[in-house]
Amino acid sequence: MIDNLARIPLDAIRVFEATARLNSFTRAAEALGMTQAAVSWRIRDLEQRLGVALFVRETRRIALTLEGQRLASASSEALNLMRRAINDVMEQDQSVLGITTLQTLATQWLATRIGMFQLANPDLAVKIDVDNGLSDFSGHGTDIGLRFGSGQWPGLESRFLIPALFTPLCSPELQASLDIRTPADLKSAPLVGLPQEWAEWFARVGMADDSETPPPRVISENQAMEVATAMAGQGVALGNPVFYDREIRNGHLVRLFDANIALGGGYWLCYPKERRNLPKIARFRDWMLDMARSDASNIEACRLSGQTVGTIG
Amino acid sequence: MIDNLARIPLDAIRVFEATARLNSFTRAAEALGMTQAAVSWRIRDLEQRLGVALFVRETRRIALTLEGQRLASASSEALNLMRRAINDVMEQDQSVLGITTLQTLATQWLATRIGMFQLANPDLAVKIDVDNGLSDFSGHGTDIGLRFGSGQWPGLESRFLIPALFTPLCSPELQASLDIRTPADLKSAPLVGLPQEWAEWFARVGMADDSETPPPRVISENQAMEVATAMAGQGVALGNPVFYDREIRNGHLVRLFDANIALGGGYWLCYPKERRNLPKIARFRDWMLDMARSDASNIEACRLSGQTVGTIG
DNA sequence: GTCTATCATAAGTACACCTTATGCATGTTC
DNA sequence: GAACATGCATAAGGTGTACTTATGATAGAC
Repeated sequence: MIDNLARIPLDAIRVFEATARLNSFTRAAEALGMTQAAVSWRIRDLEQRLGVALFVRETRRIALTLEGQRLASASSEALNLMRRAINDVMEQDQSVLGITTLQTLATQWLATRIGMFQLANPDLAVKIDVDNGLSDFSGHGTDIGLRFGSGQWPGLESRFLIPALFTPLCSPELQASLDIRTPADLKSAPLVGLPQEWAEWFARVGMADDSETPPPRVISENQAMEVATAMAGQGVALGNPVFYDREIRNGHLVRLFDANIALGGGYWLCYPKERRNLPKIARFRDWMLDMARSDASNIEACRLSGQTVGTIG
Repeated sequence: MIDNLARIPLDAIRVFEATARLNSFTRAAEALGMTQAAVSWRIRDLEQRLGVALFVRETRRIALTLEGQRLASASSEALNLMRRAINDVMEQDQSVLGITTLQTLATQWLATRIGMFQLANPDLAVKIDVDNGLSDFSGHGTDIGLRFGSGQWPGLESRFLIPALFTPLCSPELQASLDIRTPADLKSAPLVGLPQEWAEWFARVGMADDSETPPPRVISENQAMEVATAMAGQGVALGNPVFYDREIRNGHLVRLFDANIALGGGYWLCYPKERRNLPKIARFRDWMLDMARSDASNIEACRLSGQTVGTIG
């Protein structure tokens, strides 16, 4: 007997099975994470390869043909068989995703977003390990690392998440009382943070640090603390606008200027190269890159919509 | 339970199943019509997606791991299920391939090659229908048409097979006795075929037809007859070198000049666009295009290796 | 009549998958 | 113990399939 199966792309069977089960191209597309057009295309292609119509297209609804019904039941049976076998064979603990992350990223970014991921992936437990050192991936249940740097780590595949930006932030009350409109106005404002960071910032906006920049009044141990201080009205701090997007949007923090001053490097998501396609890793990666992308466009939108006080450059 | 299957390309399962069954990357590659490298790549990719080794690689041999064994039996079961369902559902008569073809192509080209196809496809019966008219594809069990023309037929997908070339051919004895070395020598030779074809040929090689070209001595009803006449030593005929490749190679015919004079158009393989992926059609098409390709390179090699008597241009 | 939900189709695009080419290790032959 | 043969691994590069985006078409709901 001739092996017609050889000419049938098996991935089409998966699409067909979902479509038959949900009785809708649109819903199958949702379920499979693709577009309705793609499902429509795929089913038509399958039908042509078989030389048989699988669905009758009525407007706004489809119905399986007789052949479609027969194929559907076989497909679902075969897919379930495979599904069981694969779950059976796969690496243990596909149900727990281990993440090591930097403190900053954990509190300022991940904490507010990870809930979304867990809602969308109720079957995946997430174990977050805050660790500022460079943890290794061998054993230890670590699947994904969130790190700061250049993105170059041997043996690891790295995907860029968030740029290392900083920009002056303060409370709306402080902004109102000091009426800061240009970088020069900051010379007389209470500054929070490391002197060299402020010097860098002034230099980047074109103000040589020769003039009498007052030393920052408060120096904390990390960015989160500094910005908290600023939010409490104690001064102006340098912070990464990506991390404080929410506070800026709801008015708890004011972003004084629209310029994003970039440091070298950035925040990266990474994992061992050869584990790139493990389902749990791939799912988290895809989700997180989506989030980062939408952050990037948020920041851009925020800058362009003039929610800042002043403009530089 | 989390659907890990969603992240597994099902086509990889087919590759895995063949590899497990044949216990060799190389042989699986042969069976699947792909390269050993591709199989190796695919299996590695699958292993990475599963996070589990499926084979142990010893040098010059592989062995299934425990997980591999479990997956192999499930895969073969699932694939057999699908195979049966698809054969069940597919259009009837996937076992008979209907071809309509032109007389010339049938006798001069197809007849000597179709055996190869049937040897390679013992499960497919071939029904050849010689028909010089433009047969239609609706019903009638016609799957594939072999036609002459421009390749533009509405509703059909056409693949180019053989160019419409012609070149003077005669028997080796005639060549020896007449000692033909230049096109001019043909003016005194006995010609076979239609006068206007010869006029066209002389014009194409740069000899205006003003001079006293003798009228052809013999005019037959088709090219096959004319070339047969030439082969019998009765004269020089114009024939398509592709069709007489074998006779030229084994010395029954001499190709006088290496120039290929091309007419417009050529021979095409065609079928209804929407049936392009029907297994029987796809298999024949792929095979035939392969043959045509190797013909083309044969002709080229023949020209370049100086098996002709004279050179033009 | 307008609006909306669904599938169809066209055009453009990207990346997965394959090939080609080569390397490497080991077993085999003389 | 060379020289060769065989089978798998790996890198680099090309290509076509299978997507997306954008738009059209149809008919049922209101």
